[in-house]
Amino acid sequence: MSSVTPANREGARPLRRDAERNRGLILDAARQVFASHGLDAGFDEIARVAGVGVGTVYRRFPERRDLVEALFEQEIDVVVARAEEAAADPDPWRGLSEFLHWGVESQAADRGLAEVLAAAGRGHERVARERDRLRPAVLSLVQHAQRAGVLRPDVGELDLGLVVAMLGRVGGPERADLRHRLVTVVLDGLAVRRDAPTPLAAVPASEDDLACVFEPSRPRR
Amino acid sequence: MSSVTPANREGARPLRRDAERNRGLILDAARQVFASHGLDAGFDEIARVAGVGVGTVYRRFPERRDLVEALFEQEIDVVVARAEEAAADPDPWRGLSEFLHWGVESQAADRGLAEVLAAAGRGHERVARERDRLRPAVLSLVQHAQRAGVLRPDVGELDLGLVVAMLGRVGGPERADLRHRLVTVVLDGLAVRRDAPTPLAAVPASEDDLACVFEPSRPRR
DNA sequence: AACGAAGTGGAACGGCCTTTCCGGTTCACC
DNA sequence: GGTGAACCGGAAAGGCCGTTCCACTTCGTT
Repeated sequence: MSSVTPANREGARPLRRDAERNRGLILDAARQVFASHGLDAGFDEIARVAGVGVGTVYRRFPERRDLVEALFEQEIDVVVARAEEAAADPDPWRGLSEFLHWGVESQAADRGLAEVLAAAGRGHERVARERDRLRPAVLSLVQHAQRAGVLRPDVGELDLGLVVAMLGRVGGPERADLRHRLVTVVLDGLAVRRDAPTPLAAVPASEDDLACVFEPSRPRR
Repeated sequence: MSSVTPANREGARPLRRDAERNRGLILDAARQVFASHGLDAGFDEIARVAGVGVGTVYRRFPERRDLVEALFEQEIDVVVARAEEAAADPDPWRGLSEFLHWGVESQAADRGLAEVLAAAGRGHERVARERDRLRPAVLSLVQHAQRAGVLRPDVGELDLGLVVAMLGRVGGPERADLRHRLVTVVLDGLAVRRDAPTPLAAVPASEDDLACVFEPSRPRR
């Protein structure tokens, strides 16, 4: 079980060195492009960023799904780790609220990640399986906080996921100020009881107000 | 200033009767199609539903914007009325929470409305002007609740709009159960103080869990 | 260094959606 | 009822984007 067997996994022969390098370039490009344009980004944009031809992208990842899954597999680890870390915090409420803030910001910064986490399922069984690795971690986070009596007992780990997804879609990448306010309000709503609201930071004089706080980079129609 | 002047407004002559009727049919169709497919819906779909040719839609509304604006002008009135009604409620908290629930559901039921309210601005100056009619009404709602000491004093009317928009995007039209839970949590977060959480209705055994709770009717990719 | 297999780029193809255009029809007015 | 202007439908043109394909290049091997 070593050395030069030509098949490394499932009978597939290893990629030639240049192909392997291109695969990496494509994944890096896709991460970047998906993050800013979402999962619908064109393959030619990815190819352009990667510095390869479109054909190369299609040969390596014949379906969009293949690319999404390969990327997601890398990214989900970070999220799981973060959730476990939060669950291990000696102060369960701090763990919870830090995870919430972090989760919201990472989804806001990466449209692709947000879309995979929210729309996963439907056909992407591999993605669904990966995503489910997140569930026990979040569940543990929720239970710790509930046992400590700080988190309302009638919310579940799915509610928490929903809340993160929801908040992560507020504003563009640059409107962390808006999201931060709303996260604070939601956390106040998740608490078992409190005597006064957690103070909100002021919104720095936004001229355009409510306009364009969702889907800020849509093509004009 | 009466009778037969050929120009009724801004020098435009009145439409022929059949044209006027078609205009109405198109608006009705557009309302319906925008509600389910969002503002990106194709003009031919609208034409099909209206029972007219595509050409007719284009002649009456040369730009998509014209159609959106004409529709929005009709719909915003309802929202404004509802906000004023809520502000006039003798129980300010009840007014606020009923408005929140209603606003969230109406946006969830009408993707087009949600998109106009959120993305308005950019170029649609007519839409922006209409939308601003909503502001004083919501402001009054907020102030009543704050003067009564039930709504936290550090949120503004823009926060409220943001919250409605955000919650309205959770789940498909059929997942009012999920939205209802989250609205309750957010309301608990908006309250000045409370001793115990408002109880949440249980989520009716959702098998698919978190999957597909956002953008539930996207084209498969 | 020479050969064959694997890999590459990007032009070309095809489907989809938006927009235009025009022969025929309907309406309003005389 | 006749006339002309306004209006209509839907076919066709045009543009955009995802996908395929193949002549050429690169790599690994002998």
